[in-house]
Amino acid sequence: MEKKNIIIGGAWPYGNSDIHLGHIAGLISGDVLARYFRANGHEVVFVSGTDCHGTPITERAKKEKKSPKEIAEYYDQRDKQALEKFHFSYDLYTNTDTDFHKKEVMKMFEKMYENGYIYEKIEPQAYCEKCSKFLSDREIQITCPKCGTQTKAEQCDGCQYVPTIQDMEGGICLECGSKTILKDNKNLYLALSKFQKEIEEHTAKSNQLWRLNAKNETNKYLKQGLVDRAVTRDLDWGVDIPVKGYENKKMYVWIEAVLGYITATQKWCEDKGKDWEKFWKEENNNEIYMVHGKDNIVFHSIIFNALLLAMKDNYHLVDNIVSSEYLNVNDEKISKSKGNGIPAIELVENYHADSLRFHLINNGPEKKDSNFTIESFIATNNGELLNKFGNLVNRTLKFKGIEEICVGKQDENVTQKIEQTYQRVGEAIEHLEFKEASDIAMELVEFANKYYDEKQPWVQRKENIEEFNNTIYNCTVIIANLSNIFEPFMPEVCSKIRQYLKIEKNTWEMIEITENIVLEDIEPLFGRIEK
RNA sequence: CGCGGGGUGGAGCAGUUGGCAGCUCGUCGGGCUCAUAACCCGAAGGUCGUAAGUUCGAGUCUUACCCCCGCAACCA
Repeated sequence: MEKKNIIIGGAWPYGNSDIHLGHIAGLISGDVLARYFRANGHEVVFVSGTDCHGTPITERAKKEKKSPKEIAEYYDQRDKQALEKFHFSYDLYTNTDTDFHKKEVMKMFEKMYENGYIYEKIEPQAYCEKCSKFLSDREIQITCPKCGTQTKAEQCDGCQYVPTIQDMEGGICLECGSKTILKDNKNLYLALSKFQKEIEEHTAKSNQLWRLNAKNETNKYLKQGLVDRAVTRDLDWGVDIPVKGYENKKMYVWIEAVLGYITATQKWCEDKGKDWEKFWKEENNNEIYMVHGKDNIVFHSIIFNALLLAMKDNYHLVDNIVSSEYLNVNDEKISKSKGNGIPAIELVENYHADSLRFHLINNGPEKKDSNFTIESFIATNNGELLNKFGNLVNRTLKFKGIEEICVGKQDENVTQKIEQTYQRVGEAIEHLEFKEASDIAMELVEFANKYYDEKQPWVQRKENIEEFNNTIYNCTVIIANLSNIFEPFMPEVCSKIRQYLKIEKNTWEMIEITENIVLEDIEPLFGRIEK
C-alpha cells in the first residue's frame, strides 16, 4: 500500500465543562482511524486540544469569580485526563491558550488579511452605554417582534425568529439592565462568499464517504450561498488581532480554534524534527480527516476550508468529515440541567475503558442518534466481550494444566478466515463504517469459538495429543491476530494479549506463531459487571 | 407550508448502489464440560407505519397520508 501522510483532527473540547460520554462517542472514531492507519504504516498525526477562548468561558469565570484562564486550565487538565483514560492516542493534545498557538494563528490571520480575504466593515451594533461596550446577541434581551416573547436576541425562544439588527435597539443589557442603543462598530469580516465555487467543487469531489448529515448540512449552506462572517469580537479574552486599530478586540473563537489543527501539527513536528508541511500542503499524498459531532459540521466543511483557501498557500483541504449524531442517555438528550451528562471521566474510572470504547463504537451515534443505557453497556461487556472474546482467550490459554503453546500445523480454513477478516475490517474502517468494522471483527471471535467446539480439544487431549496441540495452536494464532484486529477498538486488552503471547508490536497483517510460547500469568481480560 | 431524525419478529437495532428479510438479547429444545455457569447446535417468532405508483422484482425509488422524537440556554 502506498504510504500516506494523514492528519486526523479530533474536535476540540470546549474548556468550560467536563467532556461527557457523547463527546467520547463522537471522537472515538478518530482514534480508531489513527490506530488503524498507523498499523498500516502510514504517517499519522492525530491532534486535538482544549478550546480555551470565547464568551461561555468568560461567563462561567465571572459566575465562579475566577479568571477565564483558571477555568480553561482546569478543564484542559480534566479533559486531557479523561481522554487519556479512554486511551486516545493523540500525538499531541494541546490547547488554544499556548503562546505557540496564538503566535502562529496571528501569522495565518495576517496572511489572510494581506491576501484581501479579511476586510473591514462598519456596521451598527447593539451597545450598552452604561457598560460602555458592544454586546453580542446572547447578552441582550428583547421582546420578539413576531410573537412578543421575552428572549435573548440570538433566536426567539417562542417562535425561532432570528432578530435583525434593528430589533436589538432598545433591548435590555443582561449585564446591567439598561437599554441598548445602536452604534457603529467596525469589525473584520472573512470573505466566505468568495470561496463559494471552490468549496462547492471541493465538496462535490470529496464527500463520497461523508455521513448523510455532513452532506446535508454542508449543501444546505452552500445552497443558501455563503455569507461573509465577522471574525473579530469585542472581548478581552482570546487571541489578539494583528491588525492596526483592533488592539482591543479578539479573534472569533471558531476561527482560531479550527486553525489549532494546524498549529498543533506544527508544534508536534517541531518537537519531533519533522516537516509539518508534508501533512498540510498539496502534493504530499496526504489525507485529512475531521472528527466531530453534527453541530460542528459547517465549521469544518466550510469555514475551515475557506480559511485554508484564504491563506493562498497551497493548503490541502479537508477530505473527510467524520460527523457523528448525538448520543442520548436513558432516552434523554444530554443536558447539564437534567444532570444526565455523565462526565466521561467518572465512567471510565468505574468501568473498563476498552469495554466502553467497544460499546460506543458498536452502538454509537454513527448514522443516527443512539441511546446509551447502563444496561445495554453491561450487556456488551458481559455478553459480547467477556463471554465471547475474553472467554475464548481464557479457554485457550488457560486450558487445564497447559503450560506452553506448541507450534503446530496451521489450518488452511483458519488462515483464510483471518486474512479475510483483516481485509473486511480494514475496508469498513476506510469507509468510515466503524460499527460494521467492529461487527466483522467479532465474527472472527465467534468463528474461533465454533472452531474450538467442533475440534473438542478436551477429547483430543485424551485421544490424540498432536491434534490437541494443533487445535490450541490454531486458536492461539487467531488470538494473536485478534490482538491486531481489535487494536483500533480495544488497545488495552490487545496489548495484554501481546504480552501473553510475547508479540512485540501490532501490525495490520496476518501474523504466525513460529516458536513455542511459555504461558505465564494469564488473567481474564474482562471482569463481569454485576447488576 | 419552520427545520431535522425515525417507524423492520417480544425488546434493542443493522440493512451502503432495488435481487430469496439479518444481528444481539430474550423464549423453547438439544449438545459439551476446556473456560469467568462461559461455549456450540437447532427451533419458534416479521403482510419491513398505511395506501397507491415505477419495476421482471421495493424494507430499499416516487407520491400522499398516519404516528413518534429533537430543535432557548449549559451542550456535541
